Amino acid sequence: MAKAGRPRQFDKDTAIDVAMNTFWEKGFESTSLADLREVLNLSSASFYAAFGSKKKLFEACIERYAQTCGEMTSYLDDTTVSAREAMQNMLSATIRVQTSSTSPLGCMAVLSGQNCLDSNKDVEALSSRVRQETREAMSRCISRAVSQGELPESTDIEAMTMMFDCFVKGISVQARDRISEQSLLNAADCLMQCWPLCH
Amino acid sequence: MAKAGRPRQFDKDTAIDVAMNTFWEKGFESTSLADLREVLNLSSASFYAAFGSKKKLFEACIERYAQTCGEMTSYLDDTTVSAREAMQNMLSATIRVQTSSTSPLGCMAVLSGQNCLDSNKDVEALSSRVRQETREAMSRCISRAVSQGELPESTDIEAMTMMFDCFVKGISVQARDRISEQSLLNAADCLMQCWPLCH
DNA sequence: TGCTTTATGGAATGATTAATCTATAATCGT
DNA sequence: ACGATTATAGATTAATCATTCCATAAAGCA
Repeated sequence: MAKAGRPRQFDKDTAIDVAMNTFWEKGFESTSLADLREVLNLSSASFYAAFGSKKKLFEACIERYAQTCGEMTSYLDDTTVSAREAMQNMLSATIRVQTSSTSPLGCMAVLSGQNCLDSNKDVEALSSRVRQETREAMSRCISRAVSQGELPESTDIEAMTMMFDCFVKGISVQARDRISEQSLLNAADCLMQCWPLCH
Repeated sequence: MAKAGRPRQFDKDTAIDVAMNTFWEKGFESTSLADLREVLNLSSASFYAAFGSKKKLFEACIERYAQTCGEMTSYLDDTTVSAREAMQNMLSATIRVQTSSTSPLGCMAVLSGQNCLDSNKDVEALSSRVRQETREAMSRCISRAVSQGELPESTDIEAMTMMFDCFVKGISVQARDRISEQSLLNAADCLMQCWPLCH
């Protein structure tokens, strides 16, 4: 269905990827429209015609992030392995992404929507919702461990979920402090020894 | 030694406290000079005469934070209790401060220096240094546990330190997501069950 | 009473912000 | 070829940013 009109001279989908990395690295507020126009190589008019506003582009970017680099629910919901292995896999995947030299340090959902202006509180809310989805997947993973007998019935599922989630959220801060991947993996191994004990 | 000249009509020390809370809540970049002038009730001239610049005031504020609300090394270095109790005390104190309704949510050292402009990377570095000091105190606490026989010689001190530190840094993000104090305390209890196991 | 010193209120600065406007260019279906 | 539609480049806008300037006010000291 080729619509009428002059065709767009850039690929909107790859532009979202590029913008995602910029928001990821600098955060929403510190990414200016000049920054975006530079990395996307777009005029103001083209930018607004394609994306509507900076906020709407961020919305597309955080969604892209949640479905690609930040997508951790697939590890947690993977029932082909034990719940413990699922949790371990999620932890190492998270650490790998957040310390990778090929993308910004830390988690976009944790970092980019922090410290927004009052007029951009909805950006914070968007990021918060992505964080919540991962948290819920962690809860499902631990619930499964209990229901499948991997963890005792007496397990405090909520407490254990929050323990793992706190750890995961902290990785972003450590990554920004340039803590190494190996150091974080060792910490995760240490944490996993908690697995059969929280009840 | 009353110096000459018109006396300042506000108390610089309490002004730093007020500004600290503003930076803590909004972050460095999203706190404008108009914001600061409003909460401090100061003219531009008075502001710059007293503090030099926004960045220099932040420097004073983060230092104030590190010595008051964010001061956790005293718990970790408290040798009148066991290392385990010291760690527990630090965790509960951290959670109490970061979820308190009388101050901004989360940790100023974790949140306020995130996502700065390129021209303000030194602000990020200031915050990072405060985080590092707490991390070093955690390391001392766990080292003491090993040297005093509370933890086995085989303990991986670095890994265990990083595990606790990741958890602590994550509390800030959870607090901003309005996770309750009790929920975080339960998670900390769960984490403490790792104490004798990381080796 | 001056003279020096510091603080103050408020206007002004130039840079940067997100967003819009205008004119032109490139494609479609007819 | 022509009108409708959409994209483009670049100038423009109004608001906000951190900071500075200027005239005045309030203190100590001589």
